[in-house]
Amino acid sequence: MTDRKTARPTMDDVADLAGVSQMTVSRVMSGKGYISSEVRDRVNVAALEIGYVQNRLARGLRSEKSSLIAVVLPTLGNTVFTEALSGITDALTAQSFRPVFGLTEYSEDREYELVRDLLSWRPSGIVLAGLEHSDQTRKAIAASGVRVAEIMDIDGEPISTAFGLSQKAAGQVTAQHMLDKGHRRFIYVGSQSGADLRAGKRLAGFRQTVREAGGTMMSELISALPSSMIEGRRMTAEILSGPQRPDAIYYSNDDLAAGGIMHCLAEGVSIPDEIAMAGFNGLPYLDALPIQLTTIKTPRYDIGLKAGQLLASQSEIRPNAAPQLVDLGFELNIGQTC
Amino acid sequence: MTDRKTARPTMDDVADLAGVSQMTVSRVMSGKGYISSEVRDRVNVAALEIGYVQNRLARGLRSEKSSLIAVVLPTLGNTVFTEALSGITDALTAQSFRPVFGLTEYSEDREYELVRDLLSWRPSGIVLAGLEHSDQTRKAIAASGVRVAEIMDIDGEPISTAFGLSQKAAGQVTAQHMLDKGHRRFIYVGSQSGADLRAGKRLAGFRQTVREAGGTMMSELISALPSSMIEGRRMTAEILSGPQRPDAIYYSNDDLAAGGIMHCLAEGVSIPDEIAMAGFNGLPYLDALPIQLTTIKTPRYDIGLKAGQLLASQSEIRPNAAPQLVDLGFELNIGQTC
DNA sequence: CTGAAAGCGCTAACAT
DNA sequence: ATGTTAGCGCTTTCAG
Repeated sequence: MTDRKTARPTMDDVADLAGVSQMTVSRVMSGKGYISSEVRDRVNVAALEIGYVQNRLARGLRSEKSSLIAVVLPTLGNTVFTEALSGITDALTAQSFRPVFGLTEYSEDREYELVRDLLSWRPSGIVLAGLEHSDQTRKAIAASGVRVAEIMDIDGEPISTAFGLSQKAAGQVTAQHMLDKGHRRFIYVGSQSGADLRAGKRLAGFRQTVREAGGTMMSELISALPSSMIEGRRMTAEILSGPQRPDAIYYSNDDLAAGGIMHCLAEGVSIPDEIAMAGFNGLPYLDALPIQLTTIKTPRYDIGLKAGQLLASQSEIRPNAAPQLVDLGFELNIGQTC
Repeated sequence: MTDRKTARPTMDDVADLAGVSQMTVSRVMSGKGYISSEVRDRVNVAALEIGYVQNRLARGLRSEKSSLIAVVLPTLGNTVFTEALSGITDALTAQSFRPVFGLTEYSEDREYELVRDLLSWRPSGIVLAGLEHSDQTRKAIAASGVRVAEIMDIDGEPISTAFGLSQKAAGQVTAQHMLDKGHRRFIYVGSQSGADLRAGKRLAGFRQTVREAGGTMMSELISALPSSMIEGRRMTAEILSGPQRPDAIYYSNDDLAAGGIMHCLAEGVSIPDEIAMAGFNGLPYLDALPIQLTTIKTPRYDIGLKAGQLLASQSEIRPNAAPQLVDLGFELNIGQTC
């Protein structure tokens, strides 16, 4: 039996030791079906004794479903996604599902490749970021029959269930607040060459509200680099040294905005008198800054948690319920920057 | 064949359509063995036409090895681990391996449970954080025969191969630099109730160097909370309002130290005259702060990348090479805080 | 409550 | 260069 080092114990080995059939071991391990407690104990003892570890590949193959959940995110370089992933992981772990994942770097093509590849693990669910996916991706997912949860955004048509917030509304609320504070001339600062579609929706909402109120979008600066504090600082410096200063800067997220605050702190630029600012996300570290950023607080962890809970729930493929948008909302956190 | 919606196409279906045997399809898909390019094309066309997706559960079961790599990390709440995970993911993706992961929240017991559970996926490798693991964990790993890469730390005995840096040396180098700058009275600020063992090793190195030079560790404050900028700010405020100010504060990481900088910026405390500081990690955002933090720059992404590359490498279980510590080094980044 | 038989989809090991 | 056979370890299905 213990041939070489390869021979990992199987249910047959446990069964032999416990003096029962292999099927009984299977029932004990999976907790399904009725087993006398006497037999159950004997099996558990035997399993422990020989160090039995179940083989989920075999289980998944036979039962045509694995307890793996595929998770496809743009990047781990943005706290937003790591927090969402924490929520997903916590929800899954509670049901002994495990996340298998991949990163798209905001590319739809990479997303498709990853989805295809991850589907080969026959996951019982898949988490995608956002609502925009290529037709190929949609087709592959539909053909596989996996359950899907889309996260972060609810402005659009979900494949099945989406958990998030209205990015457009967030942009509108931010703009309205800035307008209420008397600001009229704005510059937008973004990153990632605009590949972040959620940021684009926020900008659209912001722009619309500003224009409707008779304000001006002086310009929209979008860096090619990923968003970061240092890039925000650099772009802010550029704007403030330009010929025409805006009243306020709308940053596509908190990291960029925090960079703006840092620039002003370093150069002695007064906020919000000389320049007002707003960000997006409500990251925890903002509370530690000397100046409180006005931003939109988003329920990232909760979004991940809810998505994970849905996919890990025992319920069968829900009786093809209609696509659903779950709005987890957001909150305007008014700080000192506008 | 297309019975109901359940019937996902198999290699047999592709084989029928392409007019070859199922084994030939297998060879085309896995790229192993010689296949005439004419047949290869026919198979690929057929696969595409019926939307074939390979079943890696079956492949893994049969070949007794899955192209999954288990990754067990303490938390995603610390940039250090998300960057390492990015490196791991990038390395794995390049070889079409996928990470399956779990979070321990710095608990050895949870680590054991996760390792046991992840082993049931028959991963071909496993990544663990640090060198300290319970005996149970070590036994389970040894019994499974899985390849192991430990990351971040190299002060201790690795199970197999560890990629990281000497945490103790990092503490010593930091202490030496601060001593050279004339500081003598220190307070240490840590978090997580000391559950982060790497931080403990840095502190040990720091403390030793300080004492040998005749300096004083006035106290060691360790918060129960996870490390964060806000907690660093709070603790710094507490220290500076105390009866006896130290010359300098040694923070267990950059987030805490950045909080210290924020406090001083907000309260007008002069750095390093009134209080000197040093951190650890060299996180990217530090460059954006108005005051440059003196810290130790660590190769987190690279550590993850190297670990991923080792585990995803095609090489067979290396001829039981002796355990190995791979020192990826660190760099003292001298800023303006000491 | 427990067992026996069958087979999930693939690849290893031989054939040819 | 391609085909045949067997079986990985488990769960489904059907008996009892």
